[in-house]
Amino acid sequence: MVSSALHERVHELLVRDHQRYTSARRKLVDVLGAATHPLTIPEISHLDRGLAQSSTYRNLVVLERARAVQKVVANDEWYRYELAEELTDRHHHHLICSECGMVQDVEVPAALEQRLDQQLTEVASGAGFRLDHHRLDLVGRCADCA
Amino acid sequence: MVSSALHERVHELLVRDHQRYTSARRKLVDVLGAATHPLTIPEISHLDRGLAQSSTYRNLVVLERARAVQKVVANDEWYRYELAEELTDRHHHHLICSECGMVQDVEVPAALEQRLDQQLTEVASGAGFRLDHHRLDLVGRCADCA
DNA sequence: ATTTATGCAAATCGTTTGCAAACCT
DNA sequence: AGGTTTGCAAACGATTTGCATAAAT
Repeated sequence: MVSSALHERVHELLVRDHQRYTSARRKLVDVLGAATHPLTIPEISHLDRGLAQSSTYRNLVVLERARAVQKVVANDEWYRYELAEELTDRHHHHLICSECGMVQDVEVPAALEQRLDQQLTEVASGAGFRLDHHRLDLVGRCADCA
Repeated sequence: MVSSALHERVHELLVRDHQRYTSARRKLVDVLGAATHPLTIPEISHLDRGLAQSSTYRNLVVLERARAVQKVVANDEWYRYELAEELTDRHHHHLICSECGMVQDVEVPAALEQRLDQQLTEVASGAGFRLDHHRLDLVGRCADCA
């Protein structure tokens, strides 16, 4: 399900950050790598009952600091987590249902991305910012809620 | 500081929602209307000491349901609130400093907005979504933190 | 062997809620 | 009067943390 190349890559990132790649962290990466949308902690716990919540919280912090995982904010009461784009090589954004809170990965045309990157960098530097990345969420009603 | 036309407009929205425009809600609109970036509850309390936190939380829910206020998620531990764009007529996005959490309103070129609206609507419907609006955040380092 | 991670239970803290008094209309 | 809002204090719940044990190197 999750390639060993991915585990290699995460391992590298953790080592670079003087962190260990323990079995709990590996399982966390397995769960996140199999998902098609960012997961909440309850979802993670449900998908792998062996993961203690407190350790999951702690490990997500570690993985985030090592840039293996990204925290995502949608609309509901939980944060969500996904593998970093550098690991998946799939630049994407999120479609969020404002009714049921459902979150789905989505990609937008490459030409649009390119133009966004370029123009937003300009806008940011005009305000004295060094742009790191952009977050683009599409908010609406999913097929079930419309 | 805050035009009475704005209060008129908010009043309308509340009446339409069978809600009263009380003095606490009016003061809340005053504070939000004077801000140049979305405010956290602590910021609001600090800007108007007369506002009890619990009532502020409750009133923000009321104002949000009436579409007078929008909840904004940045990076830090508090939600942020701003007047709805329909009231300010100033479509904008947010520049977020990933270091200090500072949030600043920013506008992007109209041509880009237009292209975004059009293409994102297409992308969304391709996924069975009815797009309501998009959220675009620029994440980077502010002048002080860079 | 020594350092780091784990899991449980307890603490934290932003947010929500119950309730009696104040407010509106 | 009749219903709504307010402010205080208590409750809630997602996240964090202390600590003794287990795992990793």
